[in-house]
Amino acid sequence: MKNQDFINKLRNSGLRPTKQRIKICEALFNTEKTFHFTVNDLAKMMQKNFNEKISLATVYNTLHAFKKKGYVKEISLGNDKSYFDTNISSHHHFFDTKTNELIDIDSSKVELKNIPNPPKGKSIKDIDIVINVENDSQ
Amino acid sequence: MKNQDFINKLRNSGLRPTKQRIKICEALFNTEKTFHFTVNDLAKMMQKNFNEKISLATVYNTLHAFKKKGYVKEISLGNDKSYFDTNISSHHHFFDTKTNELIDIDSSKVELKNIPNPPKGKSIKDIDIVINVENDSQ
DNA sequence: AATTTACTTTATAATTAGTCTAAAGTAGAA
DNA sequence: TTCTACTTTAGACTAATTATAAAGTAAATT
Repeated sequence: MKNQDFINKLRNSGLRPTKQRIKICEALFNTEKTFHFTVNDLAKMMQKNFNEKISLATVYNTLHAFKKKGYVKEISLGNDKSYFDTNISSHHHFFDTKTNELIDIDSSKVELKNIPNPPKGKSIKDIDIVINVENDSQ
Repeated sequence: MKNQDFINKLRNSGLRPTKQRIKICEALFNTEKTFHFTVNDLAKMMQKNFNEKISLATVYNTLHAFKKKGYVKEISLGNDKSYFDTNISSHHHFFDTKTNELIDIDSSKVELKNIPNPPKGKSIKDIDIVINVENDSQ
């Protein structure tokens, strides 16, 4: 993907293509595989791999904007910090509660048997399944 | 349940029955229905309904101790604060992302079709299913 | 092209959940 | 009763995140 593609992508969804947003797009979407990261991970990555010092507040802003536009997903864990995922397809996660490692579960590998009716007046937005794992104590 | 029962319960699981712990037991387990709460909720509740000013640190300590003993469950949400649940049976939750309201799902109402094998060397501790809901926009 | 406007970024301050600490208190054993 | 280990406490501290207000910039307007 070229820069111009990211510029179009941003513009098409109503986000101004600023230098920072384009760079973050590169970092997130010019990759072979999807990946998980925290806000801090991304801020550091921008500095190290992209020589781009972006204010933390901007990284938060951008990620929340990208999340709203569906470019990334936020992952719900019982953790103090929040994780983002560039894999936006419907899928769930293993979470290693000791190492804080997140691992994708292929969506075909897990499915709900019967989805209960939501409380009256409410409708389902999405479903998060987290399978907490731990290293076998040998 | 009488105070003495809580004292026994605590002692049996190796926790000293201190005044604070007994009071918290009363607040959590002398209820008709199970319920969800945050650490802050509980601290305020102790003060208001039980006239018992308990240091926040103690509330944290106590809840973590109770969690380790299986008296309460901690619920993983994509939220910044953590929720506890006096319903310790295996069950999952609706979560209203707008109001932060948590609603139990009867465990019989939802089930995984096939649980994927955990990554090599790891084993499953538990599974959290959160169904995010929102009020219908009418 | 210059001007204007609204949206963005930035550094920093503020907020918030949660943990740590060290001193004072207390349950239970001796 | 005394001692010891476990608890509680207030308050300092940490880390994640949000708010703020000024400076910068994209894009619309002239």
